[in-house]
Amino acid sequence: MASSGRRAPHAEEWPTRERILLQASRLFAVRGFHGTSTRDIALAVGIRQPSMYSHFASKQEIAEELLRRDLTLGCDALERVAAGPGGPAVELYRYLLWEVRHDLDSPFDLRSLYFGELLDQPEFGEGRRLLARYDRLIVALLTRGQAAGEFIDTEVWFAKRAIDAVILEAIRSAAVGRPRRDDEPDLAASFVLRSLLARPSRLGAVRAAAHRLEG
Amino acid sequence: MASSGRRAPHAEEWPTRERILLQASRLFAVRGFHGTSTRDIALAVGIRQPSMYSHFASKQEIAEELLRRDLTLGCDALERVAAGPGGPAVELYRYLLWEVRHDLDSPFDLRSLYFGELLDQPEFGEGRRLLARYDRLIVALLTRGQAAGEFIDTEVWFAKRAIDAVILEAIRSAAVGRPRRDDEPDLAASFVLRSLLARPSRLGAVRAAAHRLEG
DNA sequence: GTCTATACCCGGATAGAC
DNA sequence: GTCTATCCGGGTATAGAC
Repeated sequence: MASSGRRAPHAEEWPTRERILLQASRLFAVRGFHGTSTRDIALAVGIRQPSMYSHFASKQEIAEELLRRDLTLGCDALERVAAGPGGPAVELYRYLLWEVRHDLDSPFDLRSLYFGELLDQPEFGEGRRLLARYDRLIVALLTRGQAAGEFIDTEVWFAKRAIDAVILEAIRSAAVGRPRRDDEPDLAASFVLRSLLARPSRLGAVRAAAHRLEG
Repeated sequence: MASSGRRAPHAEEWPTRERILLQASRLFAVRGFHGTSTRDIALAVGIRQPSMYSHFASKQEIAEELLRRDLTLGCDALERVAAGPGGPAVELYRYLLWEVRHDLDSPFDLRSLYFGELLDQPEFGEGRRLLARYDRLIVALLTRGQAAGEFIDTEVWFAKRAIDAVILEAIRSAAVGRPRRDDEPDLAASFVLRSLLARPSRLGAVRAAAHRLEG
């Protein structure tokens, strides 16, 4: 099961719209967007298929809402750490802590949003725009870090690949029923920073500063 | 474009069956398995939709053949390096060299096979069996490496996650139209071995031995 | 092996009563 | 907001001529 054991809006007290989003995210993750019918989702929610259209104008809008929520949260987190104290290294560490925690704690199964073909579909232009904004924020952070001399002078695409791989792995890992480890966010953030820091010996200080700020 | 610039069976001298597999792999990668119709594939191949059924009994069999070919190649490569000289570290380095080269050179777009929902479908039992065999070979290699003292005594799932992430990233990276670097297989293999070797200083020797054997 | 024609089903979406 | 009933397009697959 994808996200069993988390706080989850399956009980009846949750609004129908939220239960649709939750069940859709899980079905999309396992069967894919095109492999999931609106009847499948309705069945999982416990309503009839046409009742879905009281909450969403189309199946696509369900996926768009999932994308919008997740990418907005990610951008907000990036802007929040960028506005905080500490240099780019601390910002990146804080963001990765937040992101991996978010991937592990989200009641939604986020795999279909970033693993499948979803964002390649022409009709998901809004999702691609949001993702582009997110990419710009990451690249800006990396560029600032290089300008400040905190990060090694590697090509930005290489650093971004490492960050993407770590986040995608966190999303995958949240889906499999493996026992959770409390230090996964730290392992992930440290892994990225270790390969990016111009002086790797600063890792401990960066980590400590990030934890002081991020909790 | 997914795999432009590679040797590719698009010319008419290639058998229709091969052209179906090629175009299907590219369409599956962009639109997903369920999002790709047999009409789409036929159009890309340049035949009519029912003509597909002279070559494959169903759409599913196309994906099964793609999975079978790729996983068989991977298992064969793993068994080949395991039979060769050198310890587990050299075996793993050789295998990663081969795998990343394979991902970058394959005319097929392999993303749909391992990124999307394909292997979660109940009807792809054969693919899951092949993947399980592949997983066992990797785990066996890692376990031998730990027993021989060549690898750090970490949990095997952690090492396997790193290997999976690197291979998936190679598959993703083969699809985007980024300029290729000749040293990507080495970067990937070195990345994994650096985090796994009990004595990281051996990396250079391992790398040299792998290149002597693998070419 | 490829074509045309077609059967048949399933999925998304709408209409309108309650 | 949810239901029943229904429309319609598109998808897989088959039949049978060439």
